[in-house]
Amino acid sequence: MTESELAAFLNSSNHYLPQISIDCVVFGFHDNQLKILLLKMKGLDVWSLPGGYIPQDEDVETAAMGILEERTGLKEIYLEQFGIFGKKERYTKPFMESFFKKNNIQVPENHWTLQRFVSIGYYALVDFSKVNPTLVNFTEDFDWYEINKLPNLAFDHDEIIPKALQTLQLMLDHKLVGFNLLGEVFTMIELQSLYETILGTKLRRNNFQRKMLSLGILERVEKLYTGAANKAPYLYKFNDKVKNTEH
Amino acid sequence: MTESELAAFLNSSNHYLPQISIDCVVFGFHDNQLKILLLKMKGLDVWSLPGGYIPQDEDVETAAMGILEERTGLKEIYLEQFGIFGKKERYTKPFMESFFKKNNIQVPENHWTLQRFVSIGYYALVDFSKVNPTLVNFTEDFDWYEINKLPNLAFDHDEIIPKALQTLQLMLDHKLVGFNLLGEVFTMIELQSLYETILGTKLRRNNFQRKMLSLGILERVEKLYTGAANKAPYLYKFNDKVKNTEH
DNA sequence: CCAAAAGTGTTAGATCTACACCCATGT
DNA sequence: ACATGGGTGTAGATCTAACACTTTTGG
Repeated sequence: MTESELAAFLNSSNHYLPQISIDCVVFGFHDNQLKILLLKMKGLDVWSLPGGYIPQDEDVETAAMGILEERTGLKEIYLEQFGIFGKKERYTKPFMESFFKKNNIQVPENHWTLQRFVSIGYYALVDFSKVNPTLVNFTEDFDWYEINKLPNLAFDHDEIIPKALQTLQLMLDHKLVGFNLLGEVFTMIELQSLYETILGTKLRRNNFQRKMLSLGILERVEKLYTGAANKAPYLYKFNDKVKNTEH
Repeated sequence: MTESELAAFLNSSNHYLPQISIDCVVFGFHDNQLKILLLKMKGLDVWSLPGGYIPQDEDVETAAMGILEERTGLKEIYLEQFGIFGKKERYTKPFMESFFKKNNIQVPENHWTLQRFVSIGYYALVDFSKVNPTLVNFTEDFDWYEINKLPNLAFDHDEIIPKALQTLQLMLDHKLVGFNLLGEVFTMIELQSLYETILGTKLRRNNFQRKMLSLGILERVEKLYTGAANKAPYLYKFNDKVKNTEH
């Protein structure tokens, strides 16, 4: 972000809906672990969820998509609104002030970013392997964190994440949400451990496989030869029924 | 609302969060029908959901509670946030203008109520028999409407209501949400037809009863003698297990 | 041939479904 | 006595959980 872009942003109060922000919990699945994408702001020692503001001329959902696309490089991400965080004392002020100070940015006392903000929570499910996070704006670093090994978090983000996970767990029964987190093809074990990490429970290999196959949504592709001294697992992909379903 | 209260409200732009509103879908159950509380504004021929704005010094949820309490006279209502309605062209402007005109209220061209609004959707479950709706502000009339016999609705309220119902249907499996809609005691048939109307399906009397009783949450009270020439049904109430659960 | 992991069979138990039956109530 | 609607029993189907077994792979 250049000097002039920064200045434009700081003066852009009337470009965005005031006192509303968006926070996105981006779930990815890697190494049989459910992970969340977090960002670190320049000069601060806390991590935060990818978030942003809503342009006056954009739908809320479009804005959320935009934030994610900018951060992950992905289009057509699965998004779901799961909660709103609107406590009256919910200010990002201390955080923003210390950020401005560390980076020697001068802003007026009553700057628009220092007000009370109501945040709309979205969670996103992404194919980990396709994500190509970009460092935009004041972001200094990003990383994927395991859901139960989170670092020091900004604001109330430690409340937002559990609520997102809880909603995802609920949805897993109803919607066929899983495949947004996997690549084109995957083994049954991968699918199983995805379910296990989301739900936080162990499942039985044989019964899980039967259940999934009985849904009639999986299609066997070729086998996967890993070089291991054991039977090669089949690769599966979701079939057309699923792709055409609204999920 | 007196003249001075009206003036105060119209000038209260900095008292509320700008461009955010709340809409509440209030479900009640009466005559074996699932109903929604709707309001009619003075001079207009459309019905709308109870809604309002969020004071700067109130939590969002508190504001929603306040709106409901003012409208229904009930405290401690079950509330759940179910969606965000944030299309960029979501203005209440035409509605408000025609309302102001009909009531001979002068407001400036750029009045704060005429902007784009993002609405936060809450649904509420109330005990129909305890509701005592009050006509506040510019409300001329209120009525309970069956979910599938709705009148002409304002704005996008015809999108909001189905989303609320859909969420309620989902929740019915997971949370023990039903009893917020019933009185202290009720018959099994009442509970059953509540489930039937929410889910939109017919259930079997005997199996439903068994299932509910097996949950261990119901307590038999006395019988209900209606004077009908048949066996008197038991009345039930939810037991302490349920009351202490967060639902 | 063996170890390791994938895939399939099978059986007891639980749950769900549909039908039948019994019970209480006022006329 | 009987019509009406509430409450319970039960057999078959279906789903689930837990176990054992077979198959494939590379060393």
